Parts: sequence; C-alpha cells; structure tokens
Amino acid sequence: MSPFIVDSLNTHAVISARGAAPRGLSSAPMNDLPSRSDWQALLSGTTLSPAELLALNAIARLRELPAGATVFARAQPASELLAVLSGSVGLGLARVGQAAHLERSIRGPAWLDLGSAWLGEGHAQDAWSLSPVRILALPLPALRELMAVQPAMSERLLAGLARTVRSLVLMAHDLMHKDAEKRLAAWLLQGASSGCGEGPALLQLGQRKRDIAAQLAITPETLSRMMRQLKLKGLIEVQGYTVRLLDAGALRALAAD
Amino acid sequence: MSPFIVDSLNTHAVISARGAAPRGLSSAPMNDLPSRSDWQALLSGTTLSPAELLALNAIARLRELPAGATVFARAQPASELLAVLSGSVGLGLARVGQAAHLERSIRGPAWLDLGSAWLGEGHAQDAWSLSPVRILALPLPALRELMAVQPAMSERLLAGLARTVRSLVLMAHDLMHKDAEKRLAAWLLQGASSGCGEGPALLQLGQRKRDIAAQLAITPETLSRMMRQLKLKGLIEVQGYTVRLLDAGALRALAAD
DNA sequence: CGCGTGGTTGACACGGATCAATCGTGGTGG
DNA sequence: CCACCACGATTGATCCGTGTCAACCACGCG
Repeated sequence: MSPFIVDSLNTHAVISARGAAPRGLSSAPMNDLPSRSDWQALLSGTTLSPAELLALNAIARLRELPAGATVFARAQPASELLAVLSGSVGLGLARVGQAAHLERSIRGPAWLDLGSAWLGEGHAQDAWSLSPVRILALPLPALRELMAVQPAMSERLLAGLARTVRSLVLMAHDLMHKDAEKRLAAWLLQGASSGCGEGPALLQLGQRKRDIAAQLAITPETLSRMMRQLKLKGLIEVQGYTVRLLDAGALRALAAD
Repeated sequence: MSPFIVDSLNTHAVISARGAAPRGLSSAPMNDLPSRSDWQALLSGTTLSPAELLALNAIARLRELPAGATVFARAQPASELLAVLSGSVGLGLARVGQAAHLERSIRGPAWLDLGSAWLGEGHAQDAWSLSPVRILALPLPALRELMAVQPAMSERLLAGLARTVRSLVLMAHDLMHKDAEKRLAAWLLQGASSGCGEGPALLQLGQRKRDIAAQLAITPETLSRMMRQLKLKGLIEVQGYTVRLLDAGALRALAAD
C-alpha cells in the first residue's frame, strides 16, 4: 500500500518512491494540462500538430490520486479513455479482504484503458494507483467529435490499441510457453531496454518485488530463488533494488522460446 | 494437418470437418464477396448502411486456402487487416520440424489480425488454417480513404480491437490464476454459450482435443484426465466429441476465481 | 493386414506453490 | 533513545499439479 519501497538483500538501500521522485528529466510543468511530450507518448505516429494538441487539451480531464486509490473498478461503466501521465497504476483483480491480484502495472505516460469505452460493457479489470498518480481522461462523446474533425486521431488510437494487443499477445505467449526463469530473464531484458538505453545495462526495479513476481505469475519466494539462480550463473548482479545485467546475450538466449 | 477429426472414447463417432460442412444456416452465397452477415459480424455496433457495405466490398480482397496453409508468418510485414470468414485459423508459433505451438484458434467469421497493420512492425505470431478457409483482407491504404469518408468506420474498428483486448486480458488472467481444471470448466462454459443458445447445454468440440489442450496451455494427457475428473464429478457427460454440461452452475462455481 | 494418427491411461519426475522460520529495515511510542 | 512491531525479502522443507515418457487402444486408410 505504501509507495515507499525498501530493500533487503545485503545493503538494504532505500529507493525513493516514484511519485516523490521528479517524474522525468525533460519537461514536467506543474500546470493543469498534459504536456506535449505526454500526448506524444500516448498518441504515437507522426508529430502532433498544434491544432491537434489544442483540441486534445480542450477535452482532456485530469485527476490526481494518492497511492492506493481506486482508479476504476471492474464492470464499472467506461465512458472515457484513461491514461496515466505520471506515477504507476496496477491492473488486475482487487479483492476485498485480501491482497489484490496484480496482473499488469502501467507506468506513465501510457494508456490505462483505451478499449473498454468503445464497448458498452464496463472495464475488464480493476485499476488502482501504486503511487501518487496523475490520470488523464478523455470523455468519449468529445473524442468522437474530435475524430470526426481530425480523422488522423482515429488512426493514432487504433495504433495505441494495436500496441496493447501486441503486448498482451506476448504476455499470453510467455505465460503459456516459458517457465519462471525464462519469464524473469525476458522481463529483465525488457526493463533494461525500456528503462533507459545506456550501455552498462543497469536496472532499477522501481516496485516491490512481490509486485514484480505477481506480474510474472510467480510467488515472491520463487522470484527470490530465480534471482539467485541468475546471480549464481553470473548473468546478473544484484544489489537490493538495483540489478546489473552482466551478460545480456546469455540472458536473451535463456529467455528465448 | 487433416481437417477430419476422429473420436475415440467409446463410440468413436466421426464428425465432419468444418470446411466441408455448410458454413451457416443463414446465407452463404457462393459469390466472391463477403455476405452482409459476415460484415455485420466483424464490424459490430449499429447496422451497416448500404453505402458502407458497398465501400467495404469495393476494397475487400478474398483468398481461399486449403487446410494447413500458412495465412501469415510472424514478423512478416502487415499491410492489410485480416479476417477469417469461414473455417478456422490457428494463431501461435509455427516451428519448422516440430508441431506448432497453437495459442488461439479463430473460427470465422471473426477478425484474425486487426492490429498489426497499424504498427509498422509485422505480425506478432504465425497463422495457419486448421480447415479450408476463406480469408478476407482489407488493404490499409484503401481502408484509410474509407475511414476519411466514413468516420463511423473507425469506431467499428476500434470496437473490434477493444474486443480483442478484452479476450486477451481474460486469457492472461486465466493463465495467471486458474489451474487446468478451472480453465477447462471456463472453456466448456464459454463454448456452450457461444456455440448455440439452447437449454440442454450441448457442446460439439469441433477441433482436435490436442488443439483444445494447446489453447488451454495444458498437455493432451492432462486434458483427458481433467475431462475424466469432471465426468466423475457428474458435471459433464462425454461421448467422443460431444460434451453435455450436466451442471452448469457447479461448472461456473468451479471456474470462478 | 499393417501402419499412421489421435486419444487414453499409468508411472514417474520436476517445477513451482505453500508453509514456516528468520533477518533486516523503518516507524512508533513509551 | 531504545524496545517493539509491521512489513518485505529470503531461505529451507515439503506438497501438489502437471509435464514427460511409455504403453496401449480404436479407428481409417492404403
């Protein structure tokens, strides 16, 4: 529940919560509108025109939520497209008494639920903030009007949904055909590439290990054991919440089907 | 490889291949164009206007393939939206020497790959026909023009992609949190509901049990054992490729999270 | 009639979950 | 300031689900 993450391997270094850390190196203006780079990250493809930006900012609604808040609930009617601008949100199945079943975590800026609004059926899963978050909502009626005027917007949304489909297909594939070690290796490689493109292949975990385990569909105990395996094999170096990929090639080979 | 499916429990009844059977009770004109009901099944929402039908038929390309043919290959550039009109297509990972890794099977009429074309990255998985199939292809450039003229078409496509996302989220959820028995129960219920809405809850399997097992991410041996379990519990009655759901309520309870 | 294919069954092995204990850390209250 | 506690991670022991391997059966086809 708490956004603060604590380590415990040998050194037990403390890392700052994502919500408390500066959100990005580029531009994080404290005004009430999403920044241009936010929009660009969400709506891929060619550069957004000033007219598009203006129209988007006109219909966008922003919400700020503390850590642990419910962003939306399963089966709750969806009338807006939702994205997380900063912070991270967990998707999965929330359960009343017990710990939630985290299935995916989305770190902003990225789409949260780009699809449910187009079907009249409500959200497919629960969503809750893992840190303080800024949520962007695009009401469907206004977006429909915008799409009628700006046909290119439709294609941007289609591309966004297509990207979601792609990542889900990949996830399903991994769940069906890869064991825990393979999935962890693949996750480390993906995290290292998307996190930042430096050479030494350093990786800040950025969330509780139990949450990482949940997304890999393994228990925290197994995650701990698999990390030790990789460490013993000399593929990675672990210091609390910092992982250094020592042999990306071998990791890739291990993660391959 | 063969479209003919043979049973073997006690009676070993023979069921006809889907490709050989009449495709539907409604309308399956033998002309070269998709029927109105095909379009309506693919592009959900409100009824398609005659103008929309005309425009779609103008850009649609049809392909007929025998069973076991490659529909598309992973990483192959995708420049069209693909659907299967009749027959069924397997999605997954084809491997040269060995049996393919079937992950999903699509029975027409339904979209096959509605997303890859919008990203410039090629298909995410292999696709091959499990029976003789009729494939519908919508070239992207022509579709773009159509979307500019008919903005409603964009929304139909978005809804289609959203439905894909929903089913993939559901699949990932099941893979993460349900054991083999739960997944089989859920699959039986889903098959019985979508297959036909009659009361007795009869279910024709319609594909090889090993293919069913592959989609449930279990081995054929485990599928056989799970079927026997459910039979012993009195939840289902099995006769070859016909399954009768005796206690849908108990099945639902078993399949629940 | 032999052979190939697909399904079922049993014996066994293994991956990963579960349960329980321990450790290190940070926060809290006396 | 320090004892105490909550929480997360780690480790070990054990159990269970499911994959693997092998044998066998039933059917259709050449």
